[in-house]
Amino acid sequence: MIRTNQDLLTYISKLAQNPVNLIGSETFKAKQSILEQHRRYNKIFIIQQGIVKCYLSDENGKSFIQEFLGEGMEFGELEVFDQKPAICSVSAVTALQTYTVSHSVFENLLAKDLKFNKLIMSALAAKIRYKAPRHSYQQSYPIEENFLRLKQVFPEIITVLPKQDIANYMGITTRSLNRVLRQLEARLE
Amino acid sequence: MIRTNQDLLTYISKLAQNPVNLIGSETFKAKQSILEQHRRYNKIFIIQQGIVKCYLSDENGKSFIQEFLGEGMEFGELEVFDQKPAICSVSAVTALQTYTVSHSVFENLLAKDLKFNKLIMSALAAKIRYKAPRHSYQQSYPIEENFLRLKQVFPEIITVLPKQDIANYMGITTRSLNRVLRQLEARLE
DNA sequence: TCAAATATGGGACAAATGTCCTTTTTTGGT
DNA sequence: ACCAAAAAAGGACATTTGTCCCATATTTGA
Repeated sequence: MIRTNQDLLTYISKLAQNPVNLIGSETFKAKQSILEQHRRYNKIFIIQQGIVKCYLSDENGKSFIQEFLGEGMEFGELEVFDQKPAICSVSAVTALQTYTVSHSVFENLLAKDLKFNKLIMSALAAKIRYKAPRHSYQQSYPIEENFLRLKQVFPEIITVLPKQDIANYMGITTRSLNRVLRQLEARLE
Repeated sequence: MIRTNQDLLTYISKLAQNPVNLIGSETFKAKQSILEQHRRYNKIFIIQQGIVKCYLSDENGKSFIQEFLGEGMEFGELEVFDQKPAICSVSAVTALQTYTVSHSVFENLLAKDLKFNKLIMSALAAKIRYKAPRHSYQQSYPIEENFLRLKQVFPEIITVLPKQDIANYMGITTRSLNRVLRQLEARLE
């Protein structure tokens, strides 16, 4: 559930060691906002350490968490390929350290560095691959099953993430989440 | 809702004219199955004409349509980047004509042809960009609103697609879809 | 350190959606 | 043209999930 990409992290770390490559870095505190939906930015981020959440909000204030990203995951990259504004807001869940790459440097790397190109291509493919079954499951199964599946891949989820985030990730209300948690507990007695 | 990619279509058509590029082509009848979930394939497809649906099925026979692809859209490409089997089944909705590119030729093009590389990269980015708000909306709004939104971008939907497909795309049952259609009609009198 | 803001927990009820079925209509193949 | 098979329509009921509250913890910042 919290996704990582060790290959990309290793590679970008190596690149960053050589100042000629113009790889920057930034840090953020927990809860700090990094990207806002509908705004334009001119750099992409690759997570060195920490976790962010990517989410969409609508006019009514509802928000839906797309994914949680961990080490080696990149964000802000979609905006390089089409000239459109950001689709997601991104904010730090924990304290965060990132590499940053300006759009122009990023494009240059894609064109000149075939290994880097492949890593990014694979990263995009992995994002697509990941989203497909997730949303499909979530609509097809009851909340309880979805929660159990989640807990299986991420057992500490309840202690690490606020209920509101879990609910937004699952596309439900906190009320419904609580109800299910309660039922599960009751059944264990 | 039925997505297209004119730039990619134009470019692949040009490449296909030169036999040296080893671009193949295949045709399928309506309803014919093209890819099956969990199987491995060694070529990718780019739609020349027609429409396909990409869908996931689960053990219980439920299926969830990810997207409908039209002219210029590619499928089967994810499997090139990670060595995994297909995530989606794909079948023809209408009569279909496609270009086909073997994995090895595809990889070679990506490495040697920067323009092609960019087109594919953008196509992947567009797939991600598209999926994000779709699933978010679908979980956050009532069926009626979702259906109206759908009809707005694709007015002929009811006449072109079977109800079952529409329902699978929306992640609901046909019963629920019918109910909503009925209510909408009633309100128009 | 204390007040204000934020997160959690849950009752009561309403609304949306699914399940199970049966009937009718449409479609495609011989 | 006819029949079997598939698709569409919808009744009756059950279940799930949301909405609206309010009460109680917990965290956080001046």
